[in-house]
Amino acid sequence: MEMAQDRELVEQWRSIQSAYFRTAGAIDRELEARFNIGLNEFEILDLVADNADACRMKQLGQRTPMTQSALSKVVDRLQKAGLITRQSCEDDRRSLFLELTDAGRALHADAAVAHRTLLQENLSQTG
Amino acid sequence: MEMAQDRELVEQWRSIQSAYFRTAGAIDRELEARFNIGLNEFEILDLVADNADACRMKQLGQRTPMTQSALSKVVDRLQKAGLITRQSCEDDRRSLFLELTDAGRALHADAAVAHRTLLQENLSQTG
DNA sequence: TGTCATTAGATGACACGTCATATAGATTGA
DNA sequence: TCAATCTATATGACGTGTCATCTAATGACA
Repeated sequence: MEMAQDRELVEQWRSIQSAYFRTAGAIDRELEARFNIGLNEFEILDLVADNADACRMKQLGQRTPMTQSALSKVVDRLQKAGLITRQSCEDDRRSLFLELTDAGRALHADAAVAHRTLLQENLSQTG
Repeated sequence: MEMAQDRELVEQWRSIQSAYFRTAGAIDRELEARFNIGLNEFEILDLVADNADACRMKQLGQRTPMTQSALSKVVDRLQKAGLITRQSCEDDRRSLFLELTDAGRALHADAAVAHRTLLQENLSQTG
C-alpha cells in the first residue's frame, strides 16, 4: 500500500540517482580514456589544485564524501602516477602535505576542462 | 583560470554527490543492519514488487542504472537469501521471470517503510 | 535446413571502496 | 617522565561492481 507521497519521494530519489550515475559515469569514462585517471582521482587533484598552498590529507577528507581509507588509496595511486607528492610535515609528523607535481598540474589543467564540459552536458539534462 | 560559471557547476555537482552519498549511505546501513540486505538488493526487490506480474531480468535492467552483470549478481544474492525466485520462461527460454517469495514480500513490506522514511529524512536536507 | 548474427543472462578476473585494525606521533595528567 | 589516550594516516581482508567473454537460445535469410 503505497501513498502518492511515497511515489514522489521515490521518483525524486531515482532522478538523483540517475543524474549521479549518468554524470559520474560519463566523466569517469572520459577521464579514464584521455588521462588514465578515474573520477575520484580527479576530484582529489582538483581539491589539491584549489588549495594553492600545501594541503593536509585530513583537510581533504573534510571536503569529499570519500572515506579516510579510500582517500589514502586514491592519493597512493596519484603518487604512483607521479601526479602528486606527499611530504611529511614538520610540526606534526603524523600529517602529510600534498602537492601537485608539474605533471599533476598539467594534467589537472586539461582534465578540468573536460570535467567542466561534461558536468555542463550532463547536469543540464532533465532525466 | 576558473570562471564563476564553472564554480557554480562544480557546486551543483558536489551538492548532488553529497545528497547521493548521504542518502545512499544511510539507507544502506539501515537496511543492512535491520534486514541484512544492501541498497541495490532492496531496489531490485522494490522493482519486482512493483511489477505484480512476473518480470524479466531484461526489463529490470531498463529501470535501474545497474549494469546487466551487476543485476545478475544482485539477483543471485536475493535468490540465495530466499527472497526471490528465477523461473525460466516458456516462450523464450533465454529469459527468466523473477518473482518474490513470501519471505521476499514480507521483507520488502517492512524494508520499504524504512526506505521511504530515510528518503524523506535525507532528501529534504539542504545539502 | 544450415549458417550467421543477435539476444538473455551468467561468470571470472580485476579494480576499487569499506571496515576493522595497525602504526607512529602527539597530548594529557600524575 | 611514564602511562594512557587520542589523532593522522596506512594497510589487509573482504564484498561488490565492471568489463570482457561465455553459453545457450532465437531469429533471419539463403
